[in-house]
Amino acid sequence: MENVTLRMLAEKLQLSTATISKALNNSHEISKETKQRVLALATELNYVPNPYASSLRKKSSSTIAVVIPEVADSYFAEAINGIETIAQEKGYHVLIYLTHENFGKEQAILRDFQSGRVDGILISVTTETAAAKHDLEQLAKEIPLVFFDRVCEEVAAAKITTDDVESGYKATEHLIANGCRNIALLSVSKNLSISNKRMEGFQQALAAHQLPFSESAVTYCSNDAAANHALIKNVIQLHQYDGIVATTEKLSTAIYLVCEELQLHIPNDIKVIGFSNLSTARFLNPSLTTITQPAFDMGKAAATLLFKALKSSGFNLQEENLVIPSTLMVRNSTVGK
Amino acid sequence: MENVTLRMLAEKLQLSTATISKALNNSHEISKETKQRVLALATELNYVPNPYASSLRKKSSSTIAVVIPEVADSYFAEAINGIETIAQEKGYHVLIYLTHENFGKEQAILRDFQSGRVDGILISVTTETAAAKHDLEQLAKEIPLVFFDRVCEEVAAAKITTDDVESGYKATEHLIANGCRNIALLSVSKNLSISNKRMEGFQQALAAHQLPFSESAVTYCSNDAAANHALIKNVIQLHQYDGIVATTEKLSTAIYLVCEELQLHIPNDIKVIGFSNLSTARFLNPSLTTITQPAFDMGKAAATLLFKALKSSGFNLQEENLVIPSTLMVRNSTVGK
DNA sequence: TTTATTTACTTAACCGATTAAGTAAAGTAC
DNA sequence: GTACTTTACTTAATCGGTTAAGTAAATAAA
Repeated sequence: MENVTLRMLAEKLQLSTATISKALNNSHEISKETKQRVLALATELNYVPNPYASSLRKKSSSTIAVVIPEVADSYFAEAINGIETIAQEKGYHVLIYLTHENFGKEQAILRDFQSGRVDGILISVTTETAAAKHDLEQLAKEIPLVFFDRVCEEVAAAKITTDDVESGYKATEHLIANGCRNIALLSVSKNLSISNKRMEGFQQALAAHQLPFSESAVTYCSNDAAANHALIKNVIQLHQYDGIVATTEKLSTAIYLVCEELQLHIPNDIKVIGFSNLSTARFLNPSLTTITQPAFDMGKAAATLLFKALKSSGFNLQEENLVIPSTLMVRNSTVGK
Repeated sequence: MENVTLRMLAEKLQLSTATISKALNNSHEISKETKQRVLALATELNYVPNPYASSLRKKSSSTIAVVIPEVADSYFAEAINGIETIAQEKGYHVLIYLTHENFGKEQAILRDFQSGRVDGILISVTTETAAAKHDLEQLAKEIPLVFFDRVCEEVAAAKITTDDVESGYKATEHLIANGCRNIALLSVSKNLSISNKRMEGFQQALAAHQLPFSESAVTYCSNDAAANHALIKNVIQLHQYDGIVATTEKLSTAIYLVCEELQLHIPNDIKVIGFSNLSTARFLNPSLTTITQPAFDMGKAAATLLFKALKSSGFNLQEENLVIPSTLMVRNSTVGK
């Protein structure tokens, strides 16, 4: 069976394709009766318009792109949920692209967007993206773009973040309040504003409580689990930390593993707090105190903002900057002695 | 700045658009010198072809669709990773659609695929999809389609699954081997082959060990966490189960919660094994014995199979049926007394 | 009654690529 | 030297919608 096209409907009804198109788009130029006849035949023949024909002509695709480092992290899984929920509501399609923390891949993906493949972009950048500031700046001028979570500070575009400085502060202060005096921070990248902000909060909290800050307290981890494991093990063995702030989900559990190996008891020997969206945090052994980001809501907010820009052309996306606070969930990995 | 098109390149080089198109597609009809000139100008002007124009003409989009219930489950998160990795390798784009376990949404999404929006489909069906057998059958005839994980048994299409019967058997037998005699099964849907198979394995294992099977041992949970919680609590209170098999990830942690509330000790009072891909299973309290599905590999396999079909038209996808075994990971939630 | 406006269409151009078919010039065969 | 290929292009049709511009008939306004 051939694909049903406008032309076929037009021929069967002895009308022009223009009439059919307008009828299906509920144009006021078409009479009620004709609309009904067209609609009836369309449903009967199960007509589904070719999206590429209309995208080509209309120069818009009802498609948005979500560019993220990976979905392994539960943060991004939830964010996708939020994004897709809104997109489906608005009748948009969602293309997903994983950069695998690879800057080159990200570049290639973004370059493709010059083609008009998508009407808008939601992006959480790579750890190495600093270098692409200019490209992103340019892209944001051409296509509505919203950063979420991992933003590029320097680029003028909409941003949805959580209160990273405050969260870093809260996490650190919480450890201090629970008796820690020698606290380490596990970070991921010097190029990531999100990392730097969390570290900023970390430093501020130390300062506020007259605790010294030394560069050696900060460990930069990578995307390589094995390497991170070795790194963390080394750091913990070398210094006598009594508290650790893990700025990503995966690093939190990496710490658990290392402590198990080193026979360090959490929280007695060392207290652990992690930035994490794990729904299982409360079931861990010991249950993990977390800074939980509003992943789903951030995804929803990012998508909502993007669609606002897509629907109303006058909307200035650049100015938007929404901060949704994270929550400190106190559990057993930081309390007790 | 206007978008760069073939026509613009053609005018600048005093050539026809046909020549430009062929040059960029490395056609043998075009001389080396011309190709170089074209390529040089294309890169200079940062030409990116309009995908919709070429999709329209070629009747193929280099795009595949992934249709899944949700990404919240870590199984699907990993599967997406696997799929996207392969897709990117092959130069394909990935559209993602969440059905939110809603059959109507799934129907609408699948209907849209009649339009030629995607060249191929990877799908893990809703719990209610049984009704759509016919539609799926039809769709599979028109567009290469691969089921993964949650397949529709009756539909003739490629399927990537894990060994669900065996896994159900293994899980149950493991509980029996550890002393359980009164075992419950938490399932999700009577319509889902994956559920039924796991239950089949459950029954087989009971029978093999001369344990009685009663319908009341099986509880069908829904997608509603609160309802599930009440249901599970009720079931556990009512019967004196000494072991539970949770056929999904979320149900596993739901059990932990219920046991906490009922002050039941895992594994002493009740042993728990769950179908789960949680990377944190080993850190739970107690660490969770799991049947771990090869999510990433299943995603990769599904995508690989799909692309095989897309590249070589002679390939008969219907016949393909790949089973990748799951692994039993014994941990503390099932051992000890 | 004549003119203006509205209604309900049609015609044809267009979006930007791909490709079948055609062609002029150069190269090769005999 | 004529016929046949090959090379390197061009022309024009095409994919399937959308939309600006045009038109004939019906209706409203004067």
